[in-house]
Amino acid sequence: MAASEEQEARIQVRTITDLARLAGVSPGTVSRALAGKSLVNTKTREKIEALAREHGFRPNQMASGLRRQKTGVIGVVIPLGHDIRQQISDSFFMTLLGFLADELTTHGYDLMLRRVVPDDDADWLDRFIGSGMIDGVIVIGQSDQFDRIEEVADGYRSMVVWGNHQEGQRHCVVGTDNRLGGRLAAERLIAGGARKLAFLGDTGPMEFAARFAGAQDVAARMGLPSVLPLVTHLSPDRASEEIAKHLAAHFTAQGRDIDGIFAATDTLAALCLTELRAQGLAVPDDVKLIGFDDLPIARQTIPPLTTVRQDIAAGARGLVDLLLRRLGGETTESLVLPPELVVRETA
Amino acid sequence: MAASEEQEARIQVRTITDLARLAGVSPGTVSRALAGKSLVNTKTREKIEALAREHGFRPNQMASGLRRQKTGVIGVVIPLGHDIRQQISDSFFMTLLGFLADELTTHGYDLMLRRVVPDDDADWLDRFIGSGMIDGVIVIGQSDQFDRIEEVADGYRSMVVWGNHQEGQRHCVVGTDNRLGGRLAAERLIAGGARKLAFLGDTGPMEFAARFAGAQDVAARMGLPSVLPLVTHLSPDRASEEIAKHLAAHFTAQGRDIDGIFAATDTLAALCLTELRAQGLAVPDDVKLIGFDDLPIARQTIPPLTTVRQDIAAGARGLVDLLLRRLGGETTESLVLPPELVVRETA
DNA sequence: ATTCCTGTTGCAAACGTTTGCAGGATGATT
DNA sequence: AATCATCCTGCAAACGTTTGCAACAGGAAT
Repeated sequence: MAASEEQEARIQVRTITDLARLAGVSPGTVSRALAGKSLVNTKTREKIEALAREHGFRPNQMASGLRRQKTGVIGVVIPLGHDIRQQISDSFFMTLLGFLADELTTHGYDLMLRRVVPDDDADWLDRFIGSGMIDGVIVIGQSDQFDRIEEVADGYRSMVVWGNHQEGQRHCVVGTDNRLGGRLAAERLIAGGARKLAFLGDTGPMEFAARFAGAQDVAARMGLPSVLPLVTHLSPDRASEEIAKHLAAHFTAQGRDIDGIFAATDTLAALCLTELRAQGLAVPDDVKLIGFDDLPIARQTIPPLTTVRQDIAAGARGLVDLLLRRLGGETTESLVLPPELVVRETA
Repeated sequence: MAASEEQEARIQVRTITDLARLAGVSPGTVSRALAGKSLVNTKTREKIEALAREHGFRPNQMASGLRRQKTGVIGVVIPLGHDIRQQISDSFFMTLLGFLADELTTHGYDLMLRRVVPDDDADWLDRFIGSGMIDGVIVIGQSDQFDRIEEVADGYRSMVVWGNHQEGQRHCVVGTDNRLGGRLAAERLIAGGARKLAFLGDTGPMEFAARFAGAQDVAARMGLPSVLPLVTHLSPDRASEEIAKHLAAHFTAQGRDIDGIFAATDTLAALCLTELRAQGLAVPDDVKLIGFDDLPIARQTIPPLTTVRQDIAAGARGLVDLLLRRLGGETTESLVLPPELVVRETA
C-alpha cells in the first residue's frame, strides 16, 4: 500500500488524463473539477484538487486555448518607425508598458510583447492578430502606420491603440489630447514673455505633429511668427549633437532667433537644457523651455523642468478597459485624456 | 468562372484544411508546403504559397504549438519583492527588457511578459513554466527568491536568470560582477580623498548586497571605518524624502559623518545629488558621489555622475544565447560580466 | 411498481496542426 | 516487361483540453 502510493507520487502527471487515472475518474470530470464548474460533486472535486496540488499539475494552456478558442493572452505591439533604436528605450513607452502589465495581470491576462519594424514587414499587424496566440491586441504608438491600422480595424474588433485621435478615424484610440497640450505649452511660454517660439523634435509621428500644431495654433492666434521646427532624432546619443547644432545656428553673436523652446518630450528637453547650459544660455532668463510627459527626469533637472503632464497610469487603465469591453462585444468610443501643465522653473 | 473565383476569394480561409480544399490537395501537403519542407513539389508549393498570401492565411500557432510541443515563446518574468511599485518603472530592468525583446525577436522567438508578486503567490515560477505556453523562461532579478529559483532549477533546465552569481549555485545566471563593481566604486571614492563612506540603497536584494560587500572589502582593506548603510526604498517618490532624512542626520552643524556616497543605482544617485544640492553641499568637494548602472540620466545630471557601468546589451545577449543553448540541450555555465568605472565629475 | 426528477459522471467529438507511414506516379535500369 | 529507386502526396493518428449529450444512480412522487 505504502509502496504503491510512493510509486503513484513518483509518476509524472502531466496531463489531465494522468490525473484522471489517479483519481479514478474520467478526464472530463477532472477538467470540470479544475475549472470549478458546479456540475461536479464536492467530494470528487476536493479529491481532484488535492491530487493536482500534490503533483503540481497545471493544465496545458495551449491545448486549452486551442479547444476554447481563446488564450488569455493580450498582444502588445510596438511598431518602430524610422527611429528604431530610440523607441524601445523610450522612457514613456516603457513606463506605459509597465502599467499595462500591471493592469492586464489584474484582469487575469498575460502579455505578449512584440516589437516590429513595419518597414521590413508590411504584414506586421495581421501576422500578430492571425497567429491565434492572442485574444486581442494593444498597439503602442501609431508611428507612421496610421493607415495600416485603420485598414485592420475595419475587419478586426479586438484592438485598441495608444496614440493621437483624429476626427473620424475608425480605430479605437486612447491618448492624450496632444494638440491641447501643445497649446498649453505655447501659452505658458508666451505668458512668460517669449515671442519667438521653436519646437524641438521630430514632427513626423502623429502625436508630435499634433503637439506642434497646438503650438502653432497659439502663435497664430497671438499674431506671432510661426513656430520654428528644430528637427532631431529621439535617441539621446544622436539628439545631443543635433540639438547643439540647432542652438549654435540660432543663437549667434548677431542675435537670437528663439526665446522659447517647446520640446516634444522631457527627454529631449533635458538634453536641450544641458546644451543650453553648455552654450552659456540661462534658463528661463534667456530662453524659456518646456517639455512633455512629466517623466521622473523632469523633476531632477536643474532647474526643474516645466512640462505638460500625461497621465500614463490612466492611459494604461483606459487601454485595458476599452479592450476588454471590446472583447465582450461592446462598441467603444476613443478615449482622449486631458494633458496638464506642470509649472516648475524652466518656463 | 469569374463568379466562382470571386466566391472563392470571399470564402474565409482560416484553417489549413480550408486552404487545402482551395488548392485541391490534402491538409498535410499544405502544412509541409508552408513549413518549407523539401518533400513537396515546387509547383505545388508555389501554388499553395500564392493562395495563402492571397487569402492572408496564417497557421494557428496554438494548434501548431500543441502538436509540436513547442511554442516559440520565451517567458520573461519579473519577480517583485518588497518594493513593488519601484521595479516595474525601474529604468534598468526596462532597458534590459527592451534589449531582450530585440534579441529574442532576432532569434525568432516571441516574448511573454509576466510580473509576479512572490509573496502573494508562492507558486509563481512553477505556474509559469508548467503552463505549456513557453519553451523557456528568463527571470529578471532574483529579488528575494534565490532559494525558490534554486529548487526549480534542479528540475527544469530551460531557465536563465539575471542576477548575482554566488559560489556553487545551481541555476544559470547572467549578471555583472557586483562585488567587483562595489570595489571599483569604493576605490575611486577613496582615491579622491573620501574616508567616511556610506552606501545608499536597499541592501536586501542580492545584487545590492554584493555591491555593498564590495565597498566593505575595500574599506576594510584600507583600514577605514566600515561603510555606513543608508537604507532607502527604490521608488523615486519615497526615496527622495528618505535620502533627505539621512543627509540631515549625517550632515549636522556638529560635523559630517560622511564624505563619500556610493549609491546602489544611478536613479538613487541622481536623487541624492538633488538633495545634496538642496542642503547646500557641494559635489564633489564636500561629498563625493558615485552611482551604478550608467543609465542615460548619469550623463545629464549636474555635475555629470561618475558611475559603474553595466553592459545591458551584452547582458541581454548573454541571457538569450545561454537560454537557447540550454533549449538545445547544452549545459551552460553562468556568465559574469565585468563592470566598468565611468569617471565623470562627481567622484 | 412505475415515472420522473436531480445531480453527477462518462463518452466521444471537437479545436487546427504536424508527421510517420504507406502508396501512387514517373522514369530509369535491367 | 519487370524491377527498382525517386518523388510526391494522402491518410490518419496524434498533441491535451473542453463540452454537448447520453446515461446512470438514487430518491421522490405518483
